[in-house]
Amino acid sequence: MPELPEVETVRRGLEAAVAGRTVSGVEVLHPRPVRRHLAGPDDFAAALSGRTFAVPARRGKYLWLPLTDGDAVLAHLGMSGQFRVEDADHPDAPNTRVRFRFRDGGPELRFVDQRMFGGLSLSPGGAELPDEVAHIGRDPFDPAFDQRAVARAVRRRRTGLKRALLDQTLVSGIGNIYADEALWRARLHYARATDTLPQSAAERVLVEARAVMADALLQGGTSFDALYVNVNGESGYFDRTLDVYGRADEPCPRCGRPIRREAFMNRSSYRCPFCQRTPRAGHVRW
DNA sequence: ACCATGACCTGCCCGC
DNA sequence: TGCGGGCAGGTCATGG
Repeated sequence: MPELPEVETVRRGLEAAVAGRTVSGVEVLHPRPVRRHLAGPDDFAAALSGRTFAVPARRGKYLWLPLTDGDAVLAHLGMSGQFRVEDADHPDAPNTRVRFRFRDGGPELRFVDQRMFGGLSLSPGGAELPDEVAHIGRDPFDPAFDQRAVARAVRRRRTGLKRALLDQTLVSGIGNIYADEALWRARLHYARATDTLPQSAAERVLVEARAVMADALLQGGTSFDALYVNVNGESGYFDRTLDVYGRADEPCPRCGRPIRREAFMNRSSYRCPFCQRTPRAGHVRW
């Protein structure tokens, strides 16, 4: 379950379920999710036996399970990845790809992924911050997140505002849903040119992105269906609280005019045509 | 260097 | 009922 609040919900579930537990065996049921482990599925499985998980960590949408010896299992959920914690006699969910068993004989950890854009790999020395994560920016929940500096970096770009919000190297954790929600809260159009955007507006949309993701986290994240669930298989409830995403033709909660769905960047964008008017020429970048 | 686009996958839903 | 197209919240490699 893709964006920051959903990934953080999973991280918390993993903290409760696997921290301090020692792996007894790993079973790779489909090679694709471990494709980034270049030594191959068998090596991945063998390398993890006997190792102990520490407290799971996250930056943006990347998640990693540090091992007590300083390495880490890096995970990305992609579009449809899930972690599930289930007793061994509990049947596998469809699309179960990797299974971790533990020495204590307690519940298994299963990686489930329908579309397999996500994956797992072993990151040597990655307990603190895996190399594979170093290229992305800090997310808005990071204590070292520098809102003013990120806003300046956004304004140095020559692109549309939503493209910048989705660029994980500038600020991580924001995806299609929360970008639209943040833009609506900040009353900005997705194609607003970043290079003519005032600093105050750039900071405002970052503040709103953080705020909407914090609200979502309180409700266990957003999910529209069974594809996005926490480690117990339960869905979050934030979809009921979304203001614009997925609400084409419904009234804007602020002004009552119908929300519009538009294609942008080969995906859907939702906006209020009144609260988030198309910028005048010279202030738009499609 | 930046920026935009397509590729990578499976499965569901809709209209014909 | 069956089939094709469109759609889905992710990133990454590759062009310009």
